[in-house]
Amino acid sequence: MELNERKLQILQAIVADFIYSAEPVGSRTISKKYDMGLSPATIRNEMSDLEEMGYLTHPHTSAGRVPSDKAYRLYVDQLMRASELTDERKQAISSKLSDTAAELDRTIEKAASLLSEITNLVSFAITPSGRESKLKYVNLLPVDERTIVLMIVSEDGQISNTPVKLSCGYTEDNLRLMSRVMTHNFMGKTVSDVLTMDIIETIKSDLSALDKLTGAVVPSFMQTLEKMLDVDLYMDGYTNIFSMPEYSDVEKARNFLTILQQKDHITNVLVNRDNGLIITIGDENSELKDCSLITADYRVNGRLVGKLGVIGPTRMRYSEISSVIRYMTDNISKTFEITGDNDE
Amino acid sequence: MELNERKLQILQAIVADFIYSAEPVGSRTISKKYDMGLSPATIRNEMSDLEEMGYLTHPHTSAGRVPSDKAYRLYVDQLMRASELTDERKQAISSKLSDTAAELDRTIEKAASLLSEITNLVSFAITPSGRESKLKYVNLLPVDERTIVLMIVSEDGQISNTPVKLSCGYTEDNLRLMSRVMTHNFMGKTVSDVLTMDIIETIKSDLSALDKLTGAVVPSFMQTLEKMLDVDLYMDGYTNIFSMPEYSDVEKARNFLTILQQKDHITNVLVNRDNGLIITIGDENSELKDCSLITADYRVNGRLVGKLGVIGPTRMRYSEISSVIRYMTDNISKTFEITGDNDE
DNA sequence: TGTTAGCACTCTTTAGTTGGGAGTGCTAAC
DNA sequence: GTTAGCACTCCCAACTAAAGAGTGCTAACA
Repeated sequence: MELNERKLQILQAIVADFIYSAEPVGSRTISKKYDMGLSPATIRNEMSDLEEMGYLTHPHTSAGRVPSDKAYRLYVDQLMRASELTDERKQAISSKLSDTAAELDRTIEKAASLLSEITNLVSFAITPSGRESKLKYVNLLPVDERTIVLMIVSEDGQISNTPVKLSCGYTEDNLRLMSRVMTHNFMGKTVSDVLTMDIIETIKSDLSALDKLTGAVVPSFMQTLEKMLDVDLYMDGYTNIFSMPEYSDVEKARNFLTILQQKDHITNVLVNRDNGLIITIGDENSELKDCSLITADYRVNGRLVGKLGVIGPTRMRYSEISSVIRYMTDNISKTFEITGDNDE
Repeated sequence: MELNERKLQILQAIVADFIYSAEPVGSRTISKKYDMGLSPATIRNEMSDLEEMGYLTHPHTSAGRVPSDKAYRLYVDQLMRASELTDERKQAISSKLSDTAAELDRTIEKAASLLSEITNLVSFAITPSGRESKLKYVNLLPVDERTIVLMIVSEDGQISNTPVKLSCGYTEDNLRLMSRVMTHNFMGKTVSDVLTMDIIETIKSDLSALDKLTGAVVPSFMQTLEKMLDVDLYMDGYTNIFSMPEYSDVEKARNFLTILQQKDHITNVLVNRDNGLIITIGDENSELKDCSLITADYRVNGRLVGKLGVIGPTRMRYSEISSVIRYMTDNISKTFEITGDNDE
């Protein structure tokens, strides 16, 4: 059977109506609301065809039609019109996101919060992983008799600091020497590369005199690098699910929230997701089969990539929400654009 | 009317039964389950008295009795027996909380998670505020041409670092001078004291040559100090509310979760709460009138105080939960006891 | 041949009804 | 002071009935 123009029109109308109303759509509704000069009976025939083709389903005999995942996919790929944000909305987003220009974490947290507020869905965002950051230098600094600070600076401008408790004393000369040796050995390498090296072996010959110091510093060094690999997850808008008819059943709400609580899982899903504006619908998600996800990536320092997105029932305002997310990630990327004074 | 021994016994039985069953308790139930040699009719008379005295209420004529806030207060203060943790439980708690000995944040997060798992309630924890920490010294460190790091070390061992982007250049001598001046002026003062000072005025005369650098560093200095005042809030076990009959109604669940989402509010409540093991019941909470809170404080470095606790319906297992919380906070305090090498 | 009106049929939803059960409060007897 | 007995209240779950929405099919129409 062929998916002709008229079928497409009807399908579009059904999807649009269902996204809006969350109620199964009947033939009469389409005939009246979307003036295409066809009687309910004709539309019924077409609907029957569309159902046979897998685009619609039927909760029960005498209910209207509901779009399938396949229909949403078609809708997203071909039927929906890109939605343009109003100027007020753009302004509101820009002003909120550039408020705290300096701090990435705060900005991302705010972006997630704003996104859930605008979309009435559950939003989330992850910060970039430092996996591909190249080390610029390592510095050890004295704090007090038994404490030093390990500072790692990467080429893309990330600075990370860790206090290290020592069981032995040290001299400032020792620290300087060790800083130089570590910088020399690891400069220009990525965090994940360094972590796969045998760090102690690498610097041992240069630091044979400083066994104890090395023993204390290297574990902290590795821990700090590992932390640089981590991404932070922010989520917001949990309670929005209570306004969605899909989750009016307590059991369903519970299940959904239980999944969202598994932060490691969610983080994983996001990290492994492609870059760009990605929409996955229902079954296309390995888990979360009743949900759709829309995500987009943002860039920091020209390269490090984090993600921002929403999760909700397959019935969501794909067009509008995509626009909002894209606008927000563009905004963030611009805010954290490389500031020009960085060499490499 | 007098609250004699028998009335107390009956009240205790009712509270205990209701905490367990969440169903209004009838006279027959008490008479049968709690063998005190009294007929249902007698118990009914006593119940009627207890209701008159404000310890019980009646959802409707032909339902059993439900304890009032006043009854819970009496129960907590006089009637409940301290509950002793089993050795396995103690062991489980100890091992989980000392796993990550070094990192306070991680430990607190884990404590919150464990607490909600054990109690089946919503748990929360806050990290200590640095409000009363005394500054030990301030250090400015070079990173690259336009970036330095501001390091603040406090007497109780907190180290905080902030990168500062400069619009002007600097020399290492400048940094050293400024570090010395700031250390000299602020050493021994608490974070909140320093924040009330006119910082620029204080150091101006000593640094008249370094106007530009001062202008860049001082705002960061203040921001960092302000961040040291902040406390982090961890919450866990949201989804537990779905197993509580009190929140089987979606609307109630939504309200509760909405309140819990207001992290600033919750943080405030916790910060302003007395130290020690504190139980507040229903109306005793300014907001959250249908809930009870149990919290206890833990100590870090002998002084800095954070809090750990649960929130749930007034019907909760006060005795057992108090014991768990107390055991956990004791454990944390012990883990983060001052390690001895700290002078002051 | 595509479109449409008509109609029987299905299924859900809501309101109304009913009977049983749990528990109280009162009275009167022990 | 305690208790048995009993009428009464109120909730709750199950059932019933009616209304409404929507389909699928048939037959007629352009």
